Amino acid sequence: MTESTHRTQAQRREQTRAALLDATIDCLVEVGYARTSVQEICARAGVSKGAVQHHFTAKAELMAAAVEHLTTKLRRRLAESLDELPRGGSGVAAAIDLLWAGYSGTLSTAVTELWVAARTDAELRAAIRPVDRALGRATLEHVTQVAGELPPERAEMLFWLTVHLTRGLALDAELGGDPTRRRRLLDEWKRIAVLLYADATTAPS
Amino acid sequence: MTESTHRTQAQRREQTRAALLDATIDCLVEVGYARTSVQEICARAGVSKGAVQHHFTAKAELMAAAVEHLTTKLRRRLAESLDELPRGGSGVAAAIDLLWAGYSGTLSTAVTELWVAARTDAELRAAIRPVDRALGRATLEHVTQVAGELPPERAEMLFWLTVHLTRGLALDAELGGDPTRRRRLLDEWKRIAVLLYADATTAPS
DNA sequence: TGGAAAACATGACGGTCAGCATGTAAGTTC
DNA sequence: GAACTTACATGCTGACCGTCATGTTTTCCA
Repeated sequence: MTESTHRTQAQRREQTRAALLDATIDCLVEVGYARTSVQEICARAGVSKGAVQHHFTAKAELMAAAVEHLTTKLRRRLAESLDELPRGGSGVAAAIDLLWAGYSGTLSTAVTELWVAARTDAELRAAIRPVDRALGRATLEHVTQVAGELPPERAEMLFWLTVHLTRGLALDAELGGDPTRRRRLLDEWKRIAVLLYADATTAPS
Repeated sequence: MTESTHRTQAQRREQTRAALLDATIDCLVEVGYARTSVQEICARAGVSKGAVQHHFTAKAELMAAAVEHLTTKLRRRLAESLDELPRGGSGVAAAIDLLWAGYSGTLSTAVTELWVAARTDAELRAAIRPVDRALGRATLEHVTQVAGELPPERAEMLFWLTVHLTRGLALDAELGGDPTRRRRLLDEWKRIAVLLYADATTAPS
């Protein structure tokens, strides 16, 4: 018999908290925000409603915590990948692929659910905005390091254009748009970006 | 006293139907899909729950009808604006502005709500997909007419890139992102598009 | 002009939700 | 090891939801 049943309070707290947040994200991805109920989350996390009551005073607070949990994961994943990228033109294309991978996965799906919900929920919006801005800024920082020679201003433009394009494409993917077309569009955008990159580095205005 | 109280059956039917659909869209925009209830819609439309029951057998059917109502409006608006556009490079920039206007307004907000909801609602998704595809194709048709000299394939690329970028920007707007930055990004994209347009028309591969 | 039919209103029903009160078990502190 | 605190479970409650059965008004038509 191991004494594996013994956990310190902090461990217990952290474990069920993480279980709840992960379950929340799963719910958002699988059934959507509108049908994500506390009961459903509890069932998936394997805890009772009393537990979530103990950790989060209201449902909105749980959602807010889920957002942070989510963006933390996304940030870490993007940061790791971006840091081992080659510099220069080929790096630009690779960076775009990475941004697409980051913004088209399940994590981003959950974020989109929360975003849209936050539009009409002031409390949720207040919770989301800062972490989202932090995610954007942190990612931008890594990206500008990759595109070293490019003027920061132009690198930022390229970055944000890519992010917004990617999010639009992710939305299309969620609705079941044509994957081949998305692939072609992304390739085309990479071509354009590399072209612009070359222009900006060889003939700076 | 006018006899304005007299309405033919068809008129009555059409009026309350339109009132319900408009109220549905208002609800989607103002309170979001998750909190859009039949009661709320009825209250805004000034009818009873029995009325919606009479016109639509289930809530999903009402939503589906709202989608069609919505895209019909969007299509008409975009088609009208696009037809009176100048041809050539300046037309490209103007077309991008129009697409942005179309996809950033309240109509598009409602569509986004439904889209995201449809991701986890097969019935709703089945209702949305065809009308959305029709909207895309119809708009594309108008756009390709504007960019006459451009090879259709490249015009299509530019169109879809613009649409997806615009939708990403619209999402950012919904979350309260910086409007100035969006403006700058859109201007930058217009510059790029005009540049690409010029390249493609002067030196076709 | 009166009856049929369509359009709409009213009220009720089963179900689910979030939040809370209250109870119990596990860990901590002395 | 006993008092105490934290972590979690259970059961309830009032509110709201979508749907339906049934009643009322308006239009139509012969």
